[in-house]
Amino acid sequence: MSDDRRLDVLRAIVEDYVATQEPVGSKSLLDRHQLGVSPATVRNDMAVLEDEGYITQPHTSAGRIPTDKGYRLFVDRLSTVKALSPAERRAIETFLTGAVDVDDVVQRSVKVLAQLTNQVAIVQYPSLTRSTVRHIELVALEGSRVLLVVITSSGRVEQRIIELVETLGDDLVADLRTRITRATVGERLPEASLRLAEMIETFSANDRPVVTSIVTTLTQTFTNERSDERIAVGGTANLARFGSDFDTAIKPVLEAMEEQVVLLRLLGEATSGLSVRIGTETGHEGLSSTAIVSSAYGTDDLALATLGTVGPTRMDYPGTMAAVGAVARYVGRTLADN
Amino acid sequence: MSDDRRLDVLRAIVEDYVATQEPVGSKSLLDRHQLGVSPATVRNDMAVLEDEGYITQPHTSAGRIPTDKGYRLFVDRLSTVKALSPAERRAIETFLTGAVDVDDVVQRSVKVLAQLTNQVAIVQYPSLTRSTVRHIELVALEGSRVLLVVITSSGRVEQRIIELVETLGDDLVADLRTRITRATVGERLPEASLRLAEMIETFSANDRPVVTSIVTTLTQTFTNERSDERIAVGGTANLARFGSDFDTAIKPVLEAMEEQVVLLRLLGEATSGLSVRIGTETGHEGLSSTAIVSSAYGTDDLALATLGTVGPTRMDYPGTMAAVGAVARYVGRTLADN
DNA sequence: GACTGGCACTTGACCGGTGAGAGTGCCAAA
DNA sequence: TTTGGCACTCTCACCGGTCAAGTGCCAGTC
Repeated sequence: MSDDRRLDVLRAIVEDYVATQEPVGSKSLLDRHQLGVSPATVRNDMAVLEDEGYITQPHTSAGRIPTDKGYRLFVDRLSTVKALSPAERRAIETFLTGAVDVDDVVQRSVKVLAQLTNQVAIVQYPSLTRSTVRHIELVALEGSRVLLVVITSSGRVEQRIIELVETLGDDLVADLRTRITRATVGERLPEASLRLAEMIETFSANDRPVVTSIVTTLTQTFTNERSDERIAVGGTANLARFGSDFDTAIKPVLEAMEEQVVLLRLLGEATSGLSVRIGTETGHEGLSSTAIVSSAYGTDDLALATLGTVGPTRMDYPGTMAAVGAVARYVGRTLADN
Repeated sequence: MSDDRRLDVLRAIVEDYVATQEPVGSKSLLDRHQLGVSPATVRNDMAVLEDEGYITQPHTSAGRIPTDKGYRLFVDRLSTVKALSPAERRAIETFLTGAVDVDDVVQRSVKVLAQLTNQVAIVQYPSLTRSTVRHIELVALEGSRVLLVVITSSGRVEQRIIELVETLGDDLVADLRTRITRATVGERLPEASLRLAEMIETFSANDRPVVTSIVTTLTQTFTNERSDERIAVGGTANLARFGSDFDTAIKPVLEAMEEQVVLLRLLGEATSGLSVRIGTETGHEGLSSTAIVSSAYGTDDLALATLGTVGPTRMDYPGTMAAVGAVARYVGRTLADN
């Protein structure tokens, strides 16, 4: 028995099922694919594939549909990489080049990704903790207030206003500014926090309370979990493709989309390269008929964050993977450019 | 014939229909409300109400359901204001007081509003154009770059980095800072733009190109439509309540939620006080079985922006209106405090 | 004049039976 | 190893009957 043909059958089943959303039988499969064998042969192959757990039948006498394991094999070995059309590439490019700041880049990415894939798109904002400090500014405002501004390598700007117990002298502000700049610029944010902590020692006991409170605020900003976990979601109208039963198919996904913590776990670690998680592989019950295609994006060799799509397991994997990969590349490039 | 009783019947129909989601007949209505009359009398009243267009029947022999006109009358004249429970008040308060900045306030408001109403919540970010300038900072960065920071009365901080053609002298930066501050602080953003334009004339022809490019960027920031139109949406999982038919009931709403322009129109003008738009009153086809409860929020007598909820026309109007109003008040207060 | 009880009528929901269609598994033959 | 044939299974759409809910109308009562 030819192993190759059986894999061809599995590929045909996945493709047909994705296209038609209906269980595919031996005969209708041959209508769409020339395998050069008879329906009976295909049936035998199907029986084997079912034994091995790649496909299953909803009820005794219906066609077959792929299992998670079947999709997994398809993604790993059977799908051919689908190149994006020039029109799609151009769409991504024109969409992203108009962006004015990081927020805008993220929001436009979500939109273009949702449109390209017809799925729900998720884009994580560039991680703060993975960025380096590009510039730090320290400005005395009216009274005893001080404005702190941090600009990171990914172009993100964070600012805080703090109220000090006493008014700062101009010379101390200038001194602080240069010392803080020297200690932090070019460092990753977590390291910058350490440098700052060390720096406190170098000030006179007199100034130390004020310096400490400024440093504390900066450190908070550097390790700000809240903004490190920001996420944009788009294309929720595409949830229609998940199925018709709201409670079992759509609601769990909507609920997951509302929980940042869950979303972050779903996007997964920002490893380089494309990641596909199918059904139970998502590790989230309620998303058992859902697949997630995600990819890290970043500048050069530094992964800044992750983006991806959430769709039904019966999705066009090659197309989705191509789109996610392409958008990730373009976003990384756009952020590096600014 | 007593007009009062007929209104009582309408109120009972609305309340029952909202509670049960099922057409209400004369008998089952009397099971839940003591009107002191017989079913036949109620039937007569119902016939009149139907003639007048306040209720309708899905098919010849089913109970009645309110029409948009019926809900409108209910909202205008029949509903009694429902006070929030102390627990609900406390929930709002504790939720909002933890907020660290404007972004956080908005995001927490969306969440609490969605939870209180079990509907989709929308919160518009405080409008830039309605705020006044609280502080402007101008900082020379490395090379010929300049950082502009604007802090508005609503606590929002906007920043821009611009690349000038030539490096600025320290004295010019200081001069610019004081003059810009004098011209703009305390002004509404649109007026501040005008003051800035006038100010350009007062500089020497030599400095004018640099000043112009800085002023241009500031003006752009002041009248930044993109950030003036920012909106946060939450509680989409509550779409379950809209009905079971995805394509007609849920998809149009999801699509509207994705289009900021549509959302802004739906929230409506930030007039003070509560606004309720029912069915076709939303002016958006696809939302014909949807009602929007919105309210402006702001500091003192200045409306900053709008927030509200989107839900099915068969919603608990008194409860929703109470929640929207309360959240709007708390958000306004929170923003004023910071 | 307003309200009530009774009655005939309408209609969608529910239920069980039936037939068509699609698909399968298995077997004997090529 | 592949193929054609055949019996079998299961779902789904359809149909008719029954049921419950609700209505409109009418004659009678307070």
